Amino acid sequence: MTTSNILAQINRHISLDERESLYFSSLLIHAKIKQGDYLETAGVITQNFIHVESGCLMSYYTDKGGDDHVIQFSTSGWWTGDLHSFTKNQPAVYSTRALTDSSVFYLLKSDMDQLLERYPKFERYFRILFQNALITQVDRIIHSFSDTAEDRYEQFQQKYPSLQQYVPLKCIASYLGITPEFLSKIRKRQTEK
Amino acid sequence: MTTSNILAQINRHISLDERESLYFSSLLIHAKIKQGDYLETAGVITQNFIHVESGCLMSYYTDKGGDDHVIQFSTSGWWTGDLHSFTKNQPAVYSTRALTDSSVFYLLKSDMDQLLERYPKFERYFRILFQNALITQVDRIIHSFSDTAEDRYEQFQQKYPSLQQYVPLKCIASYLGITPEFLSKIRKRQTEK
DNA sequence: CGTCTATTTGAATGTACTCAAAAGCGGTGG
DNA sequence: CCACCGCTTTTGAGTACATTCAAATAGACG
Repeated sequence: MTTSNILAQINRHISLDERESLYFSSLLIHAKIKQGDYLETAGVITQNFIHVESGCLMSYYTDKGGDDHVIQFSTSGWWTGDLHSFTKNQPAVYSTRALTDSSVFYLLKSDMDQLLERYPKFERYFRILFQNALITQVDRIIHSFSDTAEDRYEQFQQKYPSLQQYVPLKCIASYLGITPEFLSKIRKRQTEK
Repeated sequence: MTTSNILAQINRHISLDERESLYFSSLLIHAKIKQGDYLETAGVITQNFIHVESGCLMSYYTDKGGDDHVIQFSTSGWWTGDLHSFTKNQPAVYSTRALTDSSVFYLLKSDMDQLLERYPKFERYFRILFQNALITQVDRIIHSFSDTAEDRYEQFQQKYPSLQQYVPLKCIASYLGITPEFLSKIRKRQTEK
């Protein structure tokens, strides 16, 4: 366990001095997560913003009909968590669990608030982080409207080739917004080409 | 034309003193836009982040097949623009035009960069802005996957009741990710209830 | 008043879903 | 090492939600 990766990532956007790095590191709570374990649960208020050091997490939402919808896969270097719950102290609408054994850092909301008060420089880092995440999500909306399921699957394969090794097909289907049966048929068609 | 609305909005998240308010106001470029006019065009690099003072704008994306997909409607108090283009100096993938006569402020990228250098306090404002926008977009993805078109239309009506007065049906259909014909049929069903 | 565009309506079609069953795959215990 | 269990993936048939295309109607604007 080391905070050097996350610090390096932050330093790509803002430059931290020794004091700032140490303070930030002191706020991070490290945890090892076993495959299948929950990091946050729908219905419960989330106090944590989660940074993945290694492994792979999945955030998903369960609708009224009981069907799951994967919102995001998070691998090394990504932040995740139910931002709505975290930001507004509302019960989470989605759950996050580990697809593989993982190593993560938690940043408590109260600590993040203090961090931003004490070193406003971090506002910039999170501004850039959210700005980029927003761009990504808008892009996803665009593609979910204008592309067929088959196109989206091919883009997914290109974008996240490594994920396919350990993410079950049904989770990928859910991420793409289709049923596992239908994704299976898409794959069959692909191999026939 | 006055910057008081936008300043009031910013002051809900950070408190600006006289000097900061004046400097920020000095960067804003005001423009009156006629219905149908373009504020930015797909293919062109966007230099502006756009704040709507009054009226209504629409941002949309044209896919390879030539079909338009509305990404966002922006009314008074909203920021809009192709963030990807603005942030990374890439050609815009979407266009923005006025659905009604509108009044807007442009904030140039170079001015925004300077603003953030000079008064880092604004980082906080934009961090919160993007964080909230991100929450909204993720929410939209969730609903577009788990709800039927009819449900999404009803939610749209509840959320943006005023938009229906001046937004053409075909634009609403596009925003919901369905064809105008199908939305027309949904509305027929609604009135039959 | 005529033209142009937006909306409605209907019929045929397609993409993706549901339900059901079979096949594959990984782990566990005998 | 094999047999069995549970879970994932595949396959197929029937269905539903939404689309396409075409035509009729309604609205907006000069």
